[in-house]
Amino acid sequence: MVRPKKSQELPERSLFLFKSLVDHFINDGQPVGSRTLARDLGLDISAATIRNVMSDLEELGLLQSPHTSAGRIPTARGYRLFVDSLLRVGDLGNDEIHRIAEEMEAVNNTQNLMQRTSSMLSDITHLASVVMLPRIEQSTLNQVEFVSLSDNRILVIFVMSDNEVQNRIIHTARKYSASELEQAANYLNKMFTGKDLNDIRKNMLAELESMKDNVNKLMQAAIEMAQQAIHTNSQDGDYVLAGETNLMGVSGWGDIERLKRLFDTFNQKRDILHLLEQSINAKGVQIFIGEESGYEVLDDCSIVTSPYESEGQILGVLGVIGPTRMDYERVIPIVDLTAKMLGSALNSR
Amino acid sequence: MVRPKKSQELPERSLFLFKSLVDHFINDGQPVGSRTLARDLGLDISAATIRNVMSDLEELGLLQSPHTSAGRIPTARGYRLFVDSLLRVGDLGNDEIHRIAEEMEAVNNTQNLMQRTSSMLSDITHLASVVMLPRIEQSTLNQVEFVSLSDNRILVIFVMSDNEVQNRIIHTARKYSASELEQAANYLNKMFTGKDLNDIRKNMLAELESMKDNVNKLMQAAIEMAQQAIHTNSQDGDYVLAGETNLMGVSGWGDIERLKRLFDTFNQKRDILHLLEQSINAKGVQIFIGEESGYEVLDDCSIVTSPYESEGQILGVLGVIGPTRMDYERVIPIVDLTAKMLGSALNSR
DNA sequence: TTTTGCACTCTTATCGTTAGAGTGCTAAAT
DNA sequence: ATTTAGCACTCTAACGATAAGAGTGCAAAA
Repeated sequence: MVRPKKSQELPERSLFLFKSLVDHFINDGQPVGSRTLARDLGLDISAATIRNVMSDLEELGLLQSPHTSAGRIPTARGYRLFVDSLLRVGDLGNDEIHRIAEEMEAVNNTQNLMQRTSSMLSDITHLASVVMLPRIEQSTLNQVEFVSLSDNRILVIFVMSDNEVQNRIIHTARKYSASELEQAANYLNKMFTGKDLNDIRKNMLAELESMKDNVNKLMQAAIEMAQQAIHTNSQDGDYVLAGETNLMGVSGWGDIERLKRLFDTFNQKRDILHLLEQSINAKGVQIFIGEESGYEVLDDCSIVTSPYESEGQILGVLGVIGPTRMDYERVIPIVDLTAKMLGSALNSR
Repeated sequence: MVRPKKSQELPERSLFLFKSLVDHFINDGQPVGSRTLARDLGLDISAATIRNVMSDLEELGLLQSPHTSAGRIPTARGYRLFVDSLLRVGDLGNDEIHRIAEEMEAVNNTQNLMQRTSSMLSDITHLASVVMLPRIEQSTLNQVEFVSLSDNRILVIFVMSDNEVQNRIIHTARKYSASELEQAANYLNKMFTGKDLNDIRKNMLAELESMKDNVNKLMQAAIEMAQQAIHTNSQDGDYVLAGETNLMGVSGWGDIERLKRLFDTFNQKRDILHLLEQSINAKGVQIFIGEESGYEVLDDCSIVTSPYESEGQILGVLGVIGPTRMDYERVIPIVDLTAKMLGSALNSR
């Protein structure tokens, strides 16, 4: 047996066997032993030889066996090697491409589009899927409008560059006339159109400061209004989830208590969100395998993510969550493509 | 043994024993046998006597035993009797009342309020909870506004009587001037303010018909716009769900496949919605026990619902879903109260 | 270096066996 | 006429033993 001292250089054959084993395990979820592998491979290689190789691989931390007389299964490190160097991600079939494209057409508002994307993603991968809502900070303000309602209430409307509409009713101390409101709106439009919400938030404070004493009360009120409206509308850091139930009844996952904890994690959103945010600056598809995520509940899970962008701006991240033993070869290109198509769907609206 | 021929008149003692048994079973989920009951009751009654009574109750279809040598558990009919005639629903503790009230305060928009209500309901009952969104048909139109955007796009805004704001961007064939839009808005306001969306929908068609040839093109466009806006905005027939995970790990519910089907039912919403709609005209709390719901997935579940109303108008339904073996005595008043408080929270906004 | 042969380990399924819980029935007691 | 005690009977859950099957690791042969 060749046992390289330190370097990761593994003999060709070992790698091949390793890949075969992982493939096999991904297919039927059973630990795979030397005999099975020898038989299924149809090569002129005996079970004993495979045993030797496996033994080496185990020593390297790529394989492990649940117990003495079971076959072996990949460790997280094993999957990592598999994903990084052994996988040849194919192209998608035309069917799937079309399906994705079709599903995204004819959806009017953003929230809906995200929902649909997520459902579709979980449907075709048979995994759970998450789609982060686009960070609205990234979209810019197109137009502000004030609509006067009864009883000193004013409806503040922000139309954003991506056609999202944010609105909020605020109560004011006194009644404002239509022309006053128009003036205020004009002012704000001149001031802030084309800026993103972060800028606006910052600038507004400064603006408020500078006009403290000398200028028009109305403008001040207008800015306060707008700020109030922005403040309570930041839907940032949220995601839609779909297909959780696909994770139920995953074999080897019998423990209900564990599953409950996983679902609770989904609902609390915090941890998942944190994980998604980590991949927001990745070039493309990113993968967290098992313990790599750093969250104990996700120890048996892998997460495959990809950021999506529109007009060069990264808007968010989407991905799927499933058992470490998932069909990476199929899932990776699907996530990749979906992200791209979501980006362009956002473009053309 | 007194065995009444046809009437449901059961001897006092049998009823008492029955109630005790149900109480006992609700507490620890184990089938309860004659010996246990005799012991725990501390009455001067022998196990054998209890056996006789139980035997009668079983014949009446109120009890059943999972197998020969287990104790007995209530049937759906048994629970029904229990709930209808045996239960003394107490008042809530002040703690819980306060908790509910507190949670509902300081929530600005309706969607949020529903979400919070649902979470809270599931938290304090430890069950899954659903809150139907208020039927917007019930709320009336307060004001219509058109805001002109760039590129022949117009933002249509409906402000409803409950301060909900509906909006939608529509594309028009030609550009309309600000004054044209104002005219159109005025017209619609005069026409439809104070009507609910159903009325509006109906009247609009008639209106459209009658002005076919003679009148102003703009009005026609305006109505079309408004109609389009209404049409795609009917969020009717939706609900928020919370605490599903509370149903995981309910004892005696081991089967994951079943659980998956239940969760899928939640996500599809259709069946649950149908069920909720059935109780929308009930006076108060309504209960579906086991098979009574008519849905096979819900065979082991009970649903406790109550409609909520504001200003005399029934707006929707909320409720909890849990195992048939739930603590009705506690859950019923909670659901009842929550519905009432949601109603008044909607009032004061 | 690879293969064969073999002893060994561990899991899983199956089968009896047993203890415990609970019932139903009959006969005695109230 | 009810209620109770006694008892035989049934069924489940738990335990242990056994056997089959899968897989390993090692030593010696190829």
